[in-house]
Amino acid sequence: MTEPLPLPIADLIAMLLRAYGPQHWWPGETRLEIIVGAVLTQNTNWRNVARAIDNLQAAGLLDWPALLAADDDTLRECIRPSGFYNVKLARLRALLGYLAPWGLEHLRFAALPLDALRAELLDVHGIGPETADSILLYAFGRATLVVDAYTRRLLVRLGAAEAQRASYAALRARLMAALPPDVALYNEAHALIVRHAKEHCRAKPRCQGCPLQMHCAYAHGH
DNA sequence: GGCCAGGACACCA
DNA sequence: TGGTGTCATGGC
Repeated sequence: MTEPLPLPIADLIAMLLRAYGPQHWWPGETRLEIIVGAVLTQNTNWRNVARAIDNLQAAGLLDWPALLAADDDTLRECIRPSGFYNVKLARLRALLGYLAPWGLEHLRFAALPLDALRAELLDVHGIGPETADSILLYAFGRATLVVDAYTRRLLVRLGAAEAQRASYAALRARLMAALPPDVALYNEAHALIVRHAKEHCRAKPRCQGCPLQMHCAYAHGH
């Protein structure tokens, strides 16, 4: 992914920060909720994920021992609104199984080198790069960047058409090379991209009031 | 009523 | 490596 952008990525993030302000974005109230949400949101509208999270909360399952002890039928019914509930149940089980020997608060998750911990997560069935990076950044506070559909869409809008097909690894490497490895910055950067893309880079974009309009290839195309 | 939404994996060439 | 089918719900 070397296609030039109309402005450096660091400047892009700075522009979004000026336009929207700090997001203090955290896709969940607790570490466990963030981890569960990261799996449930795979290719799924967050609104549906929120319904599933609410169900888990109401069932008392956003609790580490309770979640580990929950039976399949109960879990399946709770996460049903998030779709793909059979595969997500299996993926959630696999992830919990990986975390269970240590527990969520173990120092290991802060001490292990990022690449080593990331590799472990990627070895868990159903945990791909985006889910792994979401968990690392938002649940464990590790300095890794999340690349998602919003990120790709924004880069395409800015003229980097190949971002649509570029590999996850290539996009992540490019973004991380452009931004210093700071957890708070990476957290804000992805939050701002999501905020911006949701408001302006949908399938039918809303270009009115878009803070990046002057740099947007799509805006100039219509 | 069709399209879309914050992926990952199996399978194939 | 890269393309395709599969998994499923709910809002617009």
